Amino acid sequence: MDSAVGQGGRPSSAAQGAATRAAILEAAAALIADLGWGQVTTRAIAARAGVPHGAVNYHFQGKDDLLRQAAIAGTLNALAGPLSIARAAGSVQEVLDGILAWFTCGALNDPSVALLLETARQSTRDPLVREPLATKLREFRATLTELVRRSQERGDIAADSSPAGTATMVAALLDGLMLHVLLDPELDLSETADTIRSLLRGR
Amino acid sequence: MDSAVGQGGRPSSAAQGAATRAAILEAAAALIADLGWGQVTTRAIAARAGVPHGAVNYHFQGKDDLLRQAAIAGTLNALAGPLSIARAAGSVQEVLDGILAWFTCGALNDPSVALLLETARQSTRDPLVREPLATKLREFRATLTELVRRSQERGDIAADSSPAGTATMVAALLDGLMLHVLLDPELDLSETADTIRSLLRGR
DNA sequence: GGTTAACTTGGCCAAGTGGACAGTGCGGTT
DNA sequence: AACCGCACTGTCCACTTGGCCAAGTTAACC
Repeated sequence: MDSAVGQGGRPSSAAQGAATRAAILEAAAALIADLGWGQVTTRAIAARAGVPHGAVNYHFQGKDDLLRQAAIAGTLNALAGPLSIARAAGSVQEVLDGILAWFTCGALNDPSVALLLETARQSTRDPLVREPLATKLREFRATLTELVRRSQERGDIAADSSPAGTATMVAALLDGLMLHVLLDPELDLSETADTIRSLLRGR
Repeated sequence: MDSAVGQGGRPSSAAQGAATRAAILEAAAALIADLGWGQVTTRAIAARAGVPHGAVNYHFQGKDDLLRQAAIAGTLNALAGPLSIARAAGSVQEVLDGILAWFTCGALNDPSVALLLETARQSTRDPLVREPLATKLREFRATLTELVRRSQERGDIAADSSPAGTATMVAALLDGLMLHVLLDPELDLSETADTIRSLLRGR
């Protein structure tokens, strides 16, 4: 709104709009995580984004539209991390260790987790929110399934269960642990992690 | 508020208060599950409970107080079901089967699940909500731990993992599956259930 | 220079929202 | 019968909220 304008003579006006839009989206996602979906107000979003409250209704069709876009973008972005971990991993154990480490390294305080939960909750009411989220989760499970298959072939984990079933179990397990740690931050996951590793290994 | 009064001459005034109070609490819990914590209004609660909206402020100290009480009571009540399943069960497998059956039997549409999620989310902001919930969850894990220990002694499940770690894993797994089915109602749990049973059995 | 279109800004409004409160009715007590 | 106190009941109020809009600003285009 000040220094970045008029330098190269490029797209001051048009690009400024995109920047404002992005700032509003980011602020909205942060507020959903902070306050909960229903407590977010357009004025609070504007304040957090550092724009006047009229700007919100200029760039978006309404509060619902804005919250939907912000939640979906933020959640997909948050899920991209674990997904890339799963893609890069060579074994199921690596995924488990990676994500468990992420949990104990302060992911609890990460607003991504809160946003994920809020979006999940909202997705039961709004199909427009649920659809992209469910698609991403299926993608995650598919990646995990392929990983399980490879790990089974290599003998890393027990081969007597279906890869898809095992992948769903692992994904649910990780999310469930996230939920439990959120409710009870003092919960120690080390024993549980050992148990999971041991069980997957097939004793 | 009409026919029930003045019949036997018993508890008209005092008991009527308790009934109204209970109706408000129940309506509040239902609305939290339906609309989400932040979207609930005292007027909507009063309408659902069939009382004038002034009654809400008469019986409770304020909206926060009411929502807290309603959410805690409703959630503890919802958790009592699974807990009694776990108490009555003779083995870990029984708990798994019982709760998985409960999932596929329409627990997804059960407002209890929605209320549980809303309360869990709120508990990250309000310690007064988190405390009783965390206590109940610890109780659930403790019951499960004892069950795991007994199942291990009997040889029903692999005995090479700590009972506490296994119990936490099972609890998280169930909650995680609940979350995934909520997001993707078409998700088939049968393969996953087989996988879990197989893994727990120690192959 | 003038025009246009995208963007910004702050004021405004109707529709709630939570809470307060002055009454009202009625059972129980004396 | 007179009284008391509890459980309401409906109204009122200060305030917030989402959304609209009429100006203002800026940069690109003719």
